[in-house]
Order: sequence, then C-alpha cells, then structure tokens
Amino acid sequence: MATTAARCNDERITAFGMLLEAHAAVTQVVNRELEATAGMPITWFEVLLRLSRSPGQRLRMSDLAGQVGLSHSGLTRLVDRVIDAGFVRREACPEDRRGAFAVLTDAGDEALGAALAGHLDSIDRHMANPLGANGMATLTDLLRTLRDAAWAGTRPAGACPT
Amino acid sequence: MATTAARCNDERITAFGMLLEAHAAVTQVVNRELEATAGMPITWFEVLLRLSRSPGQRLRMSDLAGQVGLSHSGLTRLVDRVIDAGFVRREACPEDRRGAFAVLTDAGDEALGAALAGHLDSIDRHMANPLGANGMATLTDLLRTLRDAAWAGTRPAGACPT
DNA sequence: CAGAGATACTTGCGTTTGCAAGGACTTCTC
DNA sequence: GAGAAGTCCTTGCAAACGCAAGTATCTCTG
Repeated sequence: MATTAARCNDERITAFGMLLEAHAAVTQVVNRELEATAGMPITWFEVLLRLSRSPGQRLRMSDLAGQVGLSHSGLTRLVDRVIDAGFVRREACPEDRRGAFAVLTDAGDEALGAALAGHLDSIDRHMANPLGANGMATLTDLLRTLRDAAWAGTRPAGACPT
Repeated sequence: MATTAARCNDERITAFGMLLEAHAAVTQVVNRELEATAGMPITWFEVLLRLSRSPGQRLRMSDLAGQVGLSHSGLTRLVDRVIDAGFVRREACPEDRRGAFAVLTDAGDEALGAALAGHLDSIDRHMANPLGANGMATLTDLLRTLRDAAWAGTRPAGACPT
C-alpha cells in the first residue's frame, strides 16, 4: 500500500486546497485595501451591499445572515457594530413581531457609494486582470454551481438568488 | 448619476461575492463532515497534509504558516493544539537556532491516513460531482492563477509550489 | 381558545485568530 | 569582533465568530 503522502497527491485535494488558498489570498489582499481606502472591513461592506440591493433597502436578520454566510448570532453582533457606526438601523417587523429588519441608513448608502470605486478597483487588479474577461465569467459560473450544490441540502430553498 | 444600488449590480462584485459564498458554503459542509468522520477540524487536516508531503515530514513554522494561510501567531497556537493531540512534535533547527520545525508523528500520519478517504469522498460529493472533471480542472487552474496573482506582491517568492 | 411546538432573534461562553510587542538568535557593517 | 539591524518564533491582548440556551412571538391542533 502507498504511503500516506503519496495518497495525498490527488487532484481533488489540490482542487480543494486551491479553493482555500485562493480565497485566503484574495480576501486578505482585498480586505486590506478596503480597510485602507474605506476604513471598513469586508464584512461591513457585504452587509451594506446586500441591503442596498434589497427592496426598501432592508432585509430580515435571518435573510441577511443567509446572504453573508454567518450564523444568526454572528450576524446579530455584526449588525450591532454596523449600527454603532450609523450605517444601519434596526426596525421592527409589523407583520411578525418576533422579527427585525436591518435597514440601510443614508449614511450607510453614502459609505457604500464611497467604498465602491476602490473596491471595484481592487477586484480589477486582483481578479479581473489576472483572469481576463472569459476567466472571470467562467470562474463565476463554476463557483455558483459549487455554492448551489453545497447549499442544496442545508439551506432554506431561496436564500440568496444572486 | 445612478443609485448606489444600481452601481452595485456589477459582474465584478458578483464574481467576488461568489468567491466568498462558494468558499463559505463548501468549507462549512466539508469541515462539518471531516469533523464528524475524523474528529478533526479542517485546519488540523491541512497541517498534517502539508507536513506529510514535505521532505522529512517536517516544515519550518514560517513555511507552514505560509502554506496554510495563517499568521505566525495563529500558526504557533494551531500547532500547539495539534501537538497536544499527539499528531505533531516540535523540533529544534540545528542550522538556525531561532527556528523550529513542526514534524509529523506516527500518530499524525495515521490520523491523516484515516481521515483521507472520508475527506476525498466529501470533495467528490461537494465539488467533483457538481462540476465534472473538466470543471474541476478549469476551476483549479483559475484559482491557482488567482492565488499566485494575489501573492505576487506580498509573499516571499516560493512559499507554496503546490 | 388553550396548550404544544415551531420560529426569530439575542445573549453567555468558549474557541480561534490577528496585531503588536517581546525574546532569542543571526547577519551585516564598520 | 562589537554593535546595529533583521529574522524566527512566541505571548498579551482584543476582535470576531459559532454553539447552545434563553426570550418573545407565532402557528397548529384539538
């Protein structure tokens, strides 16, 4: 029987490893740049982005948690921090008094707008340029397939239709 | 001028978002399965894997940190935990007495071997099957390009030649 | 309509991580 | 070869997250 090391030289292991490494490398660089240019971590940006694209600039806490890929408790505290910064406010849900909306504030919309150009530039330099237009499109499709397959079992049907 | 929301509907934003979402979705599922079948978090597995593939089943702490994408302090403590489990041992570096090696133990090699089959099965079900053989190969190439580009500025040349 | 069970969100607690600082050693410069 | 500067690793501290439990509210069943 082969050594453990030999059995580890498997293209599947490599593929999975690349997912980890590419994600770590890209998010680290992009996050650093966003923090430098907009004074905002990538998690905050994601929250503002999702709210901005949602009708009424608002989202139920659970839906937002699904979209940013955080646990409910993690999201509660992330939103707390963004609220402290004045970019989001909490609003009660009239139809279901258990529920709460996270709503984008004007300041939040403005902060998102201000961060956007720099973030797009980051993505250009670290993703679009190295990959080219075709590469970007192909990668997006493959990753979407991956995400949908991984969510298939666990997620509540239509969590994020992006 | 367009609304902020409209400016956010950009394929580059989508591509970056997919990287975040696919990574979060896949690693969450795979990590859960690895924890269930091998009683080991993915970070431990990565440490054992890198050591296993390295000459002498050993790696300098800095190199290992680079390969698993952790800060030096993060790696120091991760290795501490894996050492407590008996899968790795620390060894002094004769040529440079500042340095330290992390060395795979027999128990570590065995644990890696035991975890491997289940992990490969996970990757099959959550990556290879949804994407197909061509998709896997294409994805690996694109991600490698991405990683190399992101590291180009920051990393010490030949950190991880995978 | 009363009670059981499900759902939406928050809070307590422990784990993991990064940044900044520190200690030990090496290498470079004069 | 002595001191300055750099490198390798570890430790103090605080931020961010997940799990499990708690509270409030809704919904289903009889």
